[in-house]
Amino acid sequence: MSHPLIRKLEHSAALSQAERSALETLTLNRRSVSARHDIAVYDNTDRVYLVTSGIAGRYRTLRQGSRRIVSFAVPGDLCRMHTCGPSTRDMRLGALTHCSVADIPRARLAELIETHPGIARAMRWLALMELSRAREWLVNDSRPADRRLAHHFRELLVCLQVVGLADENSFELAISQADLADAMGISQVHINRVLQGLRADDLIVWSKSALTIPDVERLQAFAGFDPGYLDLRAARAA
Amino acid sequence: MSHPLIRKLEHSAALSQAERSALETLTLNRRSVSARHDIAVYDNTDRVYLVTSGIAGRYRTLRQGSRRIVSFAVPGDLCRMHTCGPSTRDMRLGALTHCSVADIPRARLAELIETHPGIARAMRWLALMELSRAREWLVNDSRPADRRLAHHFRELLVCLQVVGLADENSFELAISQADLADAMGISQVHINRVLQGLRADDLIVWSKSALTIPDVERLQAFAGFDPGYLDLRAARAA
DNA sequence: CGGTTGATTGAGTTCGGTCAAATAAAGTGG
DNA sequence: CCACTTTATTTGACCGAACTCAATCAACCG
Repeated sequence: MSHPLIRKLEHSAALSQAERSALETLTLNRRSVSARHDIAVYDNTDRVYLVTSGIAGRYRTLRQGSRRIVSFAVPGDLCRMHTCGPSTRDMRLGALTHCSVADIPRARLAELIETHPGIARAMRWLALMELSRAREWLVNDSRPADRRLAHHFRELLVCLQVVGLADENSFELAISQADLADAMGISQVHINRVLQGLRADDLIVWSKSALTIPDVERLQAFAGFDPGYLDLRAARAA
Repeated sequence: MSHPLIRKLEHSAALSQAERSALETLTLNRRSVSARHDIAVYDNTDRVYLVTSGIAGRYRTLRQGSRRIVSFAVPGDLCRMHTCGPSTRDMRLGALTHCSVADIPRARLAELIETHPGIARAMRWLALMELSRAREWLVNDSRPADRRLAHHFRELLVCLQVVGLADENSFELAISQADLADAMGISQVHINRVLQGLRADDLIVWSKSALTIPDVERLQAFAGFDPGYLDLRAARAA
């Protein structure tokens, strides 16, 4: 499988050979993080993180102890691009499954952006795409829980297809129901019931860490999902 | 008052004189949009929009007819930076109060980004800051309604202070309760009750289109608001 | 001064939350 | 390979925040 970040960036526009190999050098030093451990906490702002395998989650812990996951990070996703002031407790980044991560010095990335116009353009596109995605999650939050969950699954399908980690209608999803609940902003008890609902309607099959969507069209209609906001060729083709 | 976009961008890093004046030329052709009218709909992707006065909202309409506002656009905010595929019904942009807007050809902006490194850097920062903000809204969505509303008010205070449209503890807020409800993702009836609660606790005073926060510290604590995510000097100073 | 829009209140309902317990599954050490 | 612990999923009963429907009241406006 080719490099997931490059694969993803090339969905916006082609990169030169020099740009591709420059990006590849970023990810030489990999690190392994086991499930339920943080990849990054807030005090270290001089690096960004690239997930190269597994699924991670950007999250914040609320006062009462509950956790809200605001986005998933799948292979090819850069995290903590935004350097918030050092004083702040920023969002955290935690591994939901066992992950492999590359630590990238922020200065090194900045350098690539300065010297390679194609990378600069791709990073601009990436940030705006993530923004689009975050806003879609916001819209999603005002849908009923079953449609919301369906929407999340449908989005994950596209995002994993982009980096070659999903086939037509299924992908590996080794996270717990609790993680899913925190990403949807509902309780663990309730997500279980919602899952049962989707299973009963044959909208999804989820067993042995593999999620299958028997009829993608039907799930998509149910979820009110419009792939357009992702601005990916894979999505447009679909 | 100096140009709001420049004012905002300079919160990340200084711009050269050439860059400032290049940005100024972008906003020569203003347009007036009255409250409750769309500034942009989805089919026109060759321009971006700069709000120069008033408050607008980025929103999407759900199937059942309800509307979800995913962010406010205040003076100095650029909108529709992301060109989604032409096929998609993207987010819409509507004026909540009477607005003045500058239409900026996307190509013109791209040109500035190519030629002025400082503008390129500032735009990168801007996109990441908006992303940070969108994710903060997401976190906010899992708080109880009263805290959520308090958080929105606190955020608006900072964002308006940045462009010189708010003083220490108050600003003009001429939107309707219905708009606020759609931004918070709750019903019109409920926002009314929540507002009454905040008023009863002297956390806010909202009359004659002016919103005042008698005790900013107290509201902030109540909301669980941490200004750090905005990465603005104004916020850091506070 | 009627007419339209926005704010407020009341009553009843529902979706999703909490608490608590019961299974089921997955490790772990002997 | 089996007892034992831990973690994840599932179920039941009850509760509460927020929604809907519907009506009233207040403002604004030509």
